[in-house]
Parts: sequence; structure tokens; C-alpha cells
Amino acid sequence: MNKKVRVRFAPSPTGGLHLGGVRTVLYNYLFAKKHGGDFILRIEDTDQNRYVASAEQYIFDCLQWCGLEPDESAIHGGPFAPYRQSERKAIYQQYAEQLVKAGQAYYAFDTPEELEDMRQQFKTHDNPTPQYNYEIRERMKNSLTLSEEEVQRLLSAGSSYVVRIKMPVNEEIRFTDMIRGEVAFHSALVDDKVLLKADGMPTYHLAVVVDDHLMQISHAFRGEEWLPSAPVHILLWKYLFGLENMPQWAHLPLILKPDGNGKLSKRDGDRLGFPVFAMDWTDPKTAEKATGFRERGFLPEAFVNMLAMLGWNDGTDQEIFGKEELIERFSLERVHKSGAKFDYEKAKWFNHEWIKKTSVSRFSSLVVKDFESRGLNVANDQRLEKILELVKDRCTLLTDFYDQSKFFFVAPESVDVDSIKGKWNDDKTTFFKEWIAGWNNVEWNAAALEASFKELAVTKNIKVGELMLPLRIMLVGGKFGPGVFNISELIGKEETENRLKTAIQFL
RNA sequence: GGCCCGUUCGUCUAUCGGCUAGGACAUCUCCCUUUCACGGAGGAAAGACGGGUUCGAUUCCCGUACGGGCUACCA
Repeated sequence: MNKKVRVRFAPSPTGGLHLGGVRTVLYNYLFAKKHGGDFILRIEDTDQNRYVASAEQYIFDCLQWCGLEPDESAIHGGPFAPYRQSERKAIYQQYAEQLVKAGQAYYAFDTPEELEDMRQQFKTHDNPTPQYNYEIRERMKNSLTLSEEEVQRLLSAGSSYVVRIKMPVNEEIRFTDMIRGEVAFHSALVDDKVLLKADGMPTYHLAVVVDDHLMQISHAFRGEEWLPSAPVHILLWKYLFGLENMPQWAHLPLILKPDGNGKLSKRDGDRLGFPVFAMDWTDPKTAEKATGFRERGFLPEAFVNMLAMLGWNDGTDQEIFGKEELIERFSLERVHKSGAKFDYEKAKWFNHEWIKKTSVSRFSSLVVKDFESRGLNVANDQRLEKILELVKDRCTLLTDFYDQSKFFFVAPESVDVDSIKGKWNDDKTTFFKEWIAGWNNVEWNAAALEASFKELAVTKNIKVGELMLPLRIMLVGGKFGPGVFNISELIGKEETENRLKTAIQFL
């Protein structure tokens, strides 16, 4: 009875994968996994003009980074191959012909210029964008208005044509959206969408329906921006495969820009200084670069977690979820109807939480790479892990580790001696020199160092508080970082001595 | 303009007719911390408006307003 759950994400390879796209993938993925179903990735490359060659690989890389791998796709293979629409061209033509024969679609020979003329001619104040609809089609050049002989003549003469759906004049088209409930449209208000383009490629409208059927998709999720064209798809299902076989639709709410309103776009990221794409993306045509969440220092777990919460919650106060937990808890009933403004501050909070709860061994290699890119070469060893563990509470992004731990590897370039100079005196110089001299009898670890430091302070009758800040500044260069004695322990006796002696010279 | 969708703190949201409207981010105050964080405690902060339905509406219905999406041989 119940069909196996099969869902699909169908991006067009025209550019980088942004937030909204990844969230659509996520909801698809969670739904599929929760119901023991399959997640299919289908490449909708039917637009030759907007096609960007590198975009397809980029999409796969993004999904891999996010841990949302498809079960079937152009590179994973599967029983319904090919998964690239450009490779299925012939299939769509056959269905388009079927629709024409049944009188549910027709050939249209209008040139782009003629279409433009039509729009100009019928444009009025009340109707600024005239549609190719049930009225207008009677006045255009198509197989509805032309004689059969003329149509045949044009066809055999190789005239350029498209196939358009013939919208019923007076029909109520309704369906139940899993998120929005009943949605109704009137057929007269929907235009005769092109199904097959002049180059023989299908438009999205024909391709989704045909492929969703052929690939046995049970539930179809997409962004809310598709809602207005749903009636076209409903009709196509009715004509071609039967409404009873149609997948259940779910139109997901949009992700909005943080300021003002409107769909979030990559421009907003540039403008407001936060990533919009999952990973770095360089447009091969314009060489324009956009930074991704990955390169900004996000953990994929945090990115996915944050996205999941942008439009869904499990009804409790819990906000931190791992992938497995999301699969277990996810339900479409709890996906919101309204769009959500993207909040980069909250996104960073998610990342901070994930950095805190994740063992550093899981991401130390990423940090090492980041260090390298900034000219700091360190070994990914036990010491590194100790250091990262010590500073991770202070790091919101993976890229924060650099500033927070650089001083463990190299002496600070500049030491903020000014902030301790005022209260400096010879007693303190003497204190530090004697402390250094006494190390021979001290075991080199944080606790022992702290004990010896405090003991000497008492002996010298100097308040410990007067000495802590100087020690910190001499060691790390400024007022930040983890416990000073932990730092000493990790940078070692020799280095600690060097830094102290160097700094004292300037005091 | 038309069609469709939406509307709880600044932001993300809980509430499935009975609440002093809860949580989180951000913000402010305090505590902890001999640095900066982490952490802890607390404060300020919301139901677009107008009608119904009901003993009772944030919750259900209808209008209005506002916001958004779509309106291509793009997806």
C-alpha cells in the first residue's frame, strides 16, 4: 500500500549552493532517512544558457561536506539513471508529443519578438504583464489558431517552436500541501507555460513531473517560490500519470535576509559580511568569489544544526541536535509556514556550541590547515590537541583558533608592556628573576608553577594580583588567553624564560 | 496590477480555546574568574488591526493592513 519513501533534491547547476538550497537538501534527507527511504539528487541542467560546468561537482562536494550524501545521483549511480536531465532529453519530448496529441498542449510558433510585441500590445495599467493565457493564445501563432496544414507545413519546414500547456478555461485546481494544507488556484489565472523549449529541452515544469514519476518520487519538497506554478504541475500529473500517483508536495518557507525583507541572496552576504554559500564558490564566468561557511570556520555539524532550526523545531527547548537525533525527531508537521530571517549571530552561536562539545581531535587537522595558510606551521600532535582543548571555549569559529593559540608556538610579536609599565618596579624585576632561578627545584607543570609563584610572592611580600597580569602579558602579549600557568607548562621552561627575560628588558 | 502564501519579544521560536504568553540568540546588570572567555543568576523585550464564534480567544472564522513569492523558451 504505502509506497517506499523516495525524495529528491533537484538543483540546477548554475552557481554555488546557498543556505536555502542546503536546507531543502537537509529536510529531504531527514525525511527520507526517518522513513527508511531514499534520497535522490537529480541535476536539472535543462537551461543551456545558465549552465556552469563546475557547479555540479561543487554541489556534490557541499553535500559531502554536510554529510548529506544522496543514495542515487549522477555520480553515485542508481536504478533510475541517468540523473542528469540533459541526458534524458528524448524522454521529455515523447511526453510533450503525447500531450499535444491529447489536446492538452499545443505547438506555438511565436518568435521572441512576437511575444514581446504581444506583451507591449496588451499591456495596460491594470495588467502590466500580459500572460500567454487562454485568451491571448487565440490571437497568437500556434496550432490552436493555425490550420492543420499550416502547422504541418511549419513543422516540416523546421520552424522553431515550443510546446505549451493548454490551461483549462474554467477549472479549480487544488491540492493539499503537507505544510500549508489546502491550496487552490483558478486555471484561468495561470498562463500556458512552455513545456518544451525551442532547443528541444524541457522546461522545469515538464521535467519535474516526468522525472518525479519515472524516478518514483513519493514526496516532493521545494521552496515556496514554486507554489504559483504548482497548478501547472498538478495538471501535468493529471494528464500524464494520474493524480493518484502524484507525490505529496511540501513547499518549504523561504530564508529571508536579516535586514528588511525578501529572499536571502548572495548579495546580502557580501553586503552584510557573512557567508551565504556552504563552501567557497568562484564563478568561472565572472571570477567573482564568495566565501562559504566551511572556509569561514564552521563545523558541518553546526551548519546543519543551524539550518535545521531555521524553520523547524521539535517542540521542546532543545536547540542542539546531531544528525542522527535530527533524523529521529524530524517531522514535516513541525516545519513552519512562514519565512525566517537569517541571523548570523545565532549561526555563530551554534558553531561555538559545536566547537565546545566536539573533541578537538575531530577538527585539529582543519585548524592546522588554517594555521598553515597564515604561515604558521605546526605539527598535528598531542601537544596541539592539548592547546586547542585549552582554548576552544574562546573560539566561535575554527578560524579563531589562530589568534587564540598562536602564542603557544611563537613568541608574541608585540608585547603590551604599556599596560603594566605604570606599576612596574625593581622589586618585580627581582621577583621574576628569582622565580626563574628557582625552577630547578620545581616540577614543570601548571599546578607546581602556580604554587612556587605564589609562595615566592608571599616571601617577597608582593600581592599575587600585582604579578599575574605582568606574567600574562609577558607570556602572551596581551590580556587574553587561558590560565597563565597552563601556558607556561605547554610552551616549556626555556621558552617561558626567554619571554620573561625579553619582556623585562623593556620594563 | 493580478494570483498565491504568510503575520507571537530586535531575531529564531513554544503555545495545538483557559498563561503571570515559555525558551534561545543579541542586549543590559550582577556573580564566578588575580586576563579574556566558558559558566551561573537576574532585567528589559511580543501576540498587526477590526469584526465575529465562544463562558473564555494569541489560538477558530471573516475582513483590513502589512510583508513576501510568482507573474521568462530560468530554475
